[in-house]
Parts: sequence; structure tokens; C-alpha cells
Amino acid sequence: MADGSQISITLPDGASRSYPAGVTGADVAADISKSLGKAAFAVKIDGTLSDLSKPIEADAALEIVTAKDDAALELIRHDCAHIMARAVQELWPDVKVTIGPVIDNGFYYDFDRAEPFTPEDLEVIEKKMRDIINLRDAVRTEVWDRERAIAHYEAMDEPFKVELVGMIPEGEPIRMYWHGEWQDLCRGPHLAHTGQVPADAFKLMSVAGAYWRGNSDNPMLQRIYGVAFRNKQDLKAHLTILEEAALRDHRKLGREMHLFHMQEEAPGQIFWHPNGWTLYTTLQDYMRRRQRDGGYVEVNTPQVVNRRLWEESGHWENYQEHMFIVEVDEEHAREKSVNALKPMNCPCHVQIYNQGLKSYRDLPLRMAEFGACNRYEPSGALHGIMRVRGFTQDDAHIFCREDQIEAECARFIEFLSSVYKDLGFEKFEIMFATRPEKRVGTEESWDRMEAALEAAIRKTGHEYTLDPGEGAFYAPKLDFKLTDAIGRVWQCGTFQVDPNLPERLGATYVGEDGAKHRPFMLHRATLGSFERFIGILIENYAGKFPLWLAPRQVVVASIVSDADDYVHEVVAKLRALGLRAEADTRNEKINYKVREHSLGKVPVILAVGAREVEERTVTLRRLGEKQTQVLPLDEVAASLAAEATPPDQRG
RNA sequence: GCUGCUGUAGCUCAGAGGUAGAGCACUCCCUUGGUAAGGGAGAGGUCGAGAGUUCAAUUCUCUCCAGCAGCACCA
Repeated sequence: MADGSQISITLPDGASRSYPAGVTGADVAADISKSLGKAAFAVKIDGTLSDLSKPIEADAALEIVTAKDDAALELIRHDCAHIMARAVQELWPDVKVTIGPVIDNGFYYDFDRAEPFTPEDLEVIEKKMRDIINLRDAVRTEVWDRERAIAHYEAMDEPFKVELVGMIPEGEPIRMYWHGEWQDLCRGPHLAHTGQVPADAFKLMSVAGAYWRGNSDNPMLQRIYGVAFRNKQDLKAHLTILEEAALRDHRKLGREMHLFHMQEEAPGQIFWHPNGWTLYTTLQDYMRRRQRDGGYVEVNTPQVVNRRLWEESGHWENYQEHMFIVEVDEEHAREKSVNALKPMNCPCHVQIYNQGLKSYRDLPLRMAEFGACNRYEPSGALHGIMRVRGFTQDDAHIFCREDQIEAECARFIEFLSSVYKDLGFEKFEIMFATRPEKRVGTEESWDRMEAALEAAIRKTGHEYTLDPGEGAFYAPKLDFKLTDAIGRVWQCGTFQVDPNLPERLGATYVGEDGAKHRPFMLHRATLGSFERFIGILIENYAGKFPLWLAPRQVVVASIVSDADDYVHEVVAKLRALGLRAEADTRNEKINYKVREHSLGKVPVILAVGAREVEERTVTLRRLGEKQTQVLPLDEVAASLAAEATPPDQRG
């Protein structure tokens, strides 16, 4: 290997050292110091993460990766996946292995095994993994040629590995790894030995089905998920975050706060209770005002629409299986009338557009609808109120000329940004999906549409992330992803250029030249669907809504029954100012009432006893705070009313 | 839709081949209490639906429905 020539290794501090060609990162680390030699996890050779054992043949910048580096965490998770696979095969030798990548917070590995893994199995596997870690087996690697690797896996009866070897592109090395007797195919890199994975900082979380290579036509494998960290504290912190996220679950809070329920007879559809519907209509009223101010006209279109329209729009062909079909068998009719509950609003909006002649003077025409849609979503996709079969979009279609796209897009980005801010989401990201491989239209037309969207983003001062090839087959689009209070990202808003549907449904306008032209249609939604967005709001705020959104705003609770009359007076006063106020004059102690309304996430509790009656004050307590303040009734009423004013109506 | 798990009182959950239990919530009584559960009594369930095995099924088996986790899907 080494031909005796010397190479120069430059370290991060700028120092360079001379070694014979073929030296490994492990050699260099050990040469620098004995302790670094032990602490080394891997190396970065000219910035590329590699195995410690990889021979270095030419001058290079070298960085020794130890436990404290960011890269180390990835290596730990990756090796943890392999150690898990080894543990599984040592426990059940007939299990076939497939792939095991690193994911957020951990890793998974997919196995092929006839028997399902049980939660008890996971504990057994964890124990075995700790044994493997304690063995401190060195990780060894070799690069093999394709034929040898395939022959090896055929001999091992590992059909998935044979397939994987076959998929590795020509020219890429086929890396074979070992620790102990166990072997796996992997592009690496890996740790130096299994003992570098902390034995007390990983946990196997769950097992679930997953299709081989992500394709539902392929067989289903069993995927074991795990999390892994540098140390026990980080693992514990992660588990705590999971517990806290579970406490915000909108399904749990929806029940506890009496917002909504769902039941078997209407899967994927929501029974909104008074509290939840108050939240819903408050949000909808807000959006209605914002859209009116934003230059939209509001319309409403039918729920049950003949299949003819869906055939014209192209949806029947593509989405029939996901539509609720309604057949009506009228007496004496020659044939049944076949309709579908509308799964989207756009074709109906074009019908309104198409009534009467439109002039270029009518454009841009911004047509909004809180459009109630029904889609027959696959049963496995349903999730609380986040993914449902009956939902209402804050939908709008902007009919415009091509030269108006940029301005309309910029206008929408500003609109969305302001709405998100009002609703408590300061941070959002724009995904810019450009022309896909399979597309219609000329390159010039794509150039123009993409340029218009990009210019609009720049004009509004935002950044974007490019999502190449992910546009619709007829035009590019933007997706807007907001970040919630615990860092989760939700795609809500969308802005999609569409020259296609106006064409299919025959939309036209009369231009300055007196001839008919084809308008563009811009599909856009800010919240997406009210149902899903409310789910996001619930989880973002953990049920503790800002006053203007809170379904129950104020409870006025008596401390003694002699204060009951005053309680009702206070409630009446608050209600007269538009506040959602309730009286609690039940024969219960104030402790009990405070506890109950705190659990009910009521933002403000006003307690009144003999003193308050006497002084015409109230004692105010905010949700989550321990201290109280005694305030004059008039003052409290005015300040709460101001606080409860929706953000768009504040002075 | 696929794989696995789950379905018992309004909620959270125990239970067992011989037709059910706890805590909280609910109703009534006592208590008028100053900021996260005052005390007592009472009522409440075709054990998700259907079929099968059995003298007997809520319990075992099968089918279906729904929910949960993940995968696939999301116009």
C-alpha cells in the first residue's frame, strides 16, 4: 500500500505533520496523543467524514472527530442501528436484514421476519445490544467487488442485501463492514468499535410495518425505531419532550376542553361542540375580515356536483377512488345520476367565473370560499382533526393575466405572513417547487412562471428553499411551512399557478384587443383547512389560547353565595363588552373552582367574595399564574375587552 | 389501503370461561369555604358489532367496524 512516499496532514489548528502515504486517521490521532487516539470516533478528510481506519494516500486536511463533535452523534445513531441489527440476528438467526438509516433523534432498521416483534422483544434486543456494546468489538471494513458481494449475500440467504448490492451505482465502492462475527453492507462511515456507542443513552421505541423500499407494491417489513444520544441526560431530556408533546395532543385537549368529538358512525368527520365551534367561528370570522380587506370576493358553491364536471376537470380520472360518490336513483329516470361530494372548490369557482363575459378590467379577480370539501381518505391516513374526510379550506382562486402573477404572488405572501403573525406563528419557510420531469408547456413558459414566483419571494424579502422537480405537471408552486412552539414544522399555506384548469373548463376574458384570452388561475390557501389548522393551534398553544381565540375567556366565580348577584352583574357587564364570560356560583369552594377552570384552560378567573362586592372590585387570576390582583371592575372589564379584540381590529 | 396493537361507566383504567369493579366526573344531602380536589349518600355498563366453540362467552376462535403507532397516500 504505502510506497514509502511522505504525505502532509494539516490539522484544524493549522499545524501540519508528515506521515507515510497510507497512514490512517487512527494512526494520526494516536500519534498526536494517546488520549486522542482513544477518544477518536472517526475523521474528516478534507471535510468528508470517513472511517478512522481509512488509509490516506495524499496530502489532506484532517480533523479528528470525537464524542463532542456534531458528526459523532450521527455516527452513534448509525452504529446503534447496526448493533440493533446484529442483536436481532444473534437472537433470531433466520431474520433477514435490509436497511437501517439515521433519522431525527435516532435510527431505524427494517427486518423481514414472519413473527411480529413484540414490546417484550424490544427489551430483549436492548439487553443484547448492551452486551454487544460491552464487547467493544472493533469495526472493520473492506471494499469488495460486486460479484463477490452478491455471491456472499446469496450464500448468506440475504435476498434484500443482494438487491441492495445490485442497486449500488457503477463506480461506487461496495463497503462491507464487520464487528464481531456480524457483517453488513453499508456506505459508512462507522465508529472505531462498538463500545463507542453509549450503552445507557439509547432506547428502542416502537415497531411498525414499513414497505420494502417505500413502495406499497412491495412486501411489508418490520421496522424497529430507536432513539440514541451522546449521554443519558440527553436521552432523558428527549423522553421528557415526548411526554410534553403528548400532553398537547389536540385529541386529548379536544376532549378535555370540550371542543369536539368524533365517533364511529362518521369516521374522519368532526362533531364540533360549543367550545370548539366558538374557536372555529372566531378563526373563520377573522379570516373573512382579512380576506375582505385583502381584496377578495367571497362565494359559496354546491356540495353535490354531477360527475360530468369532475370528468371535465380531470379529477374523476385521477381521484375517483378518493371521492364520496352519491348516486341518486330518481323515479322514471333513464339512468342514475352519479354525483360526487366536492373534494375541492376550483372547478366550481371556474363555473362562477364563466357566468357572463369577463373583461381584462375584471382581473385580477380574487374569489374566496370557505369551501367545505369531502375526500374519502384512506383509513390509515386519518388522524384526529388533522387529517379528516370532511373539512373546510380557506380556499381562493385568483383569475389573472400572466403578467399579474408576480404581483399577486407577492401580495399573497404578505397576506399570509401577516395572518401567521396574528395567529402566533412568527416563523415560516417557503418551499419553491419547480418544473418536474414530466410536464406540459414550453420551456419559455416555465421560465416565465418560475421567474415570476421567485421575483415575488424576493420582493417580499423572504428566503426560499428550492424543491426542484416537485411542481405540478403544468406549473410551479410555493408551499408555506410554519414552525410551532415546540419546533415542529407544518405545511399549511400553498400558492399554485395553474394554466391548465382554465383551459379544461373553458375560462376566458376579453382583452384590450377585443379578443378572447385564457386567464391563469392561482390556487392559494393560507391556513389550508380550518380543521387541521385548529389542531395545530391547539397543539401550538397547548390549549392555552390567547384571549381573543380562547373559546371560554372569563369565568366569574363566587367565593360565598352572598356574592352571587354581583357575579351575575359582572358577567353581564363583560358580555355587554363582547367577552365570553360565564358565572360559576356553584356551592363549591374557591379552590375547587380555580382547579377546575384551570384544568379547563380558562384564561381568566375573576373571583368575588364579600370584599369585592363591597368595593366593586374583582380578584383576577391568569391561567398558569399563582398570584392574583384585586382590580376595580370597570378597569378589568375595559382591559379584558381590549385584550380580547382580534388582532386585525385593534387600534 | 398495508403491518402490528387496542376497544369494559362521561373520562382514566383494573378484571375474569359462571352475565362486572376502582378513581375522577354526575345527582342529592351537609358544608359559605379567599385561589389547583371539604364531607356523606346515590345513580350509572347489551363489556365495539356479528357469527362460531361451549351446559355457559364480556373473557376463547373467526369476520367486520372504529381507534392508536408506523408505512403508503394527501388533487
